[in-house]
Amino acid sequence: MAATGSNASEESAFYVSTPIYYVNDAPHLGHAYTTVAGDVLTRWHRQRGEKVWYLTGTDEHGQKIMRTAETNGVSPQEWCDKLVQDAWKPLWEHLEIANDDFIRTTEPRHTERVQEFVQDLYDKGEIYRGGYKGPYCVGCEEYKAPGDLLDGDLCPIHKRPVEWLEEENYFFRLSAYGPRLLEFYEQNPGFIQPASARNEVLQFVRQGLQDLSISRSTFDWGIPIPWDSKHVIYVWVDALLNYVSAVGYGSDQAKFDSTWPADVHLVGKDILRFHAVIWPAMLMANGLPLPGRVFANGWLMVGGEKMSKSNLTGISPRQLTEHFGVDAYRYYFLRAIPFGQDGSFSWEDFSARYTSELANDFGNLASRVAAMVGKYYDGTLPEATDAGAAEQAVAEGLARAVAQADTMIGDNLDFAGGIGAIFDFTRQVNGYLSEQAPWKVAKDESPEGRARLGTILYTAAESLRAVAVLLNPIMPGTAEKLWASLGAEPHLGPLAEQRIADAGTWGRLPAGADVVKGEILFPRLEEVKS
RNA sequence: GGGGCGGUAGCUCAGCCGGUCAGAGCAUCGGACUCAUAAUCCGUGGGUCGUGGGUUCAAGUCCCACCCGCCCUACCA
Repeated sequence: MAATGSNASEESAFYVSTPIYYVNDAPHLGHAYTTVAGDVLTRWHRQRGEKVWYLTGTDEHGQKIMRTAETNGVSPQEWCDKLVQDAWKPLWEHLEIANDDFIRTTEPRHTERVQEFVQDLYDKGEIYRGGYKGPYCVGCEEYKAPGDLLDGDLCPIHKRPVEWLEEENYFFRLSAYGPRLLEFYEQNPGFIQPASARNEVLQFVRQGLQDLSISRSTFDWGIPIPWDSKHVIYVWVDALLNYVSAVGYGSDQAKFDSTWPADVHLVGKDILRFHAVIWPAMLMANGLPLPGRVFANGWLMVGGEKMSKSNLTGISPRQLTEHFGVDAYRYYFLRAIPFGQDGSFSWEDFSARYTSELANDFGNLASRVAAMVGKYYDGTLPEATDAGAAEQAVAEGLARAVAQADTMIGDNLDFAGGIGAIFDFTRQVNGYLSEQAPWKVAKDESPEGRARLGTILYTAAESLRAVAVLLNPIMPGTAEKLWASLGAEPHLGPLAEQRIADAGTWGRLPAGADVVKGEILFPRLEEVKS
């Protein structure tokens, strides 16, 4: 984790959150998928020159964690501490996640704010004491909706009779917010994305909402209800509040004002409802601004089965990065799967894209350009003194790629489309080189020949300069290598300071730059293992 | 039970309001080239557009039924 955020200021930050992950177990591909997406999004906005805040963290309360800890013979806190330190934070560092903060729901800075928030709602009459009575399935450990039961009051999952239980709880008046939520969705059509997710939520809310039980008294691993410590706060109410507690709510008003509301909440589609219904209602109830949008990404499917809590048998992130490298890992899932949809992942597909797109199209392009500048100009970038229509076409292709990538990635969260636009451009440059055949022009030692050769190689190198900037949010390690290979830093400054808005401006890399053929960006993969 | 989504070339998928929509990328095969990571560039896709009906001058593109897969249907993160 690199603390890249600046201090709070008047400027409002582009604030992105991941879900806070439940630390019942080690992080898997699904967690990493969402976190990498958020990292690319926030790096992109930083590269635009915006102030950014990227938050991730862990959700550490709840019955399931309590039991897992018991099973392992440690306290819940010890269990969480160990996982966070040994598994979660190290993975994010490994994946080059540049989050600005990492919040844990067991930290006092969170628990105190949660208690205050809930107390506020209680004082306002948004929370009341009530009883809950309903059919409870012991196997599921949860109440079922009466309509879910099979004939004979059987649990639809366990096919066993349910028990009717009654429990005293505190309830949040969620039912009162249905109309206001619908009005909000109507006025903010982009609030829930993608559209399929929005439709599901709309239909759900239109059915009418029931009040939400926000306390539990059957276990104690949670934040106590301030006015009735026999109850702990329902984990989702606890968890959702991390998005405000982490940015100064109730503790640092200036920071809060310059950060909240969040611009994007990234969520898995399984937890969409909590973020698109309960969370906005909670904020409304306490008079706080609502987030800009909630974007639900899909499931990663491995061999047709979803990667999820119940199926952790899949491939671990580290297995993939060991074979393909961290940058290729960051690239692959965003490139191969339209963000927001479910997507199938396979080792074979990863290998195919690595070889075709990363190694052959892109890595090899960088390699051949650097090699030719070295071979024909001793590594000193020549001037482009004879640019014509072919060069113009390349410059235009770049401008188009920059514009498309910026809109798609930065605004639409269409990572696959934006990355595609960048790589289409690299293909264009490969084609340009084939047409111009600088290795043939090099045999022409006339002044005209030399002018053409220099122009061609400059055009290719300048194209790569822009590609390095565009790929920096996605593959920072690789982009840095390319930046170094082009000798750009002495003239243009650090890669991270290059602006997206300037990336498409032609001619930024000056002649005279020291181009060196660095290490291979994407070495050919070892024999396939499975 | 109710609601929604998907089933298009070997693979992953584009195809909005019906009429060059039968496509792209990868893979395959053929050719060119040699600067480069045996890379690149060009050419090459006769696939019942899930099945069966229907509407229409004309249907992946609309309607109906059916088959297959997936998702949602409130308090498990």
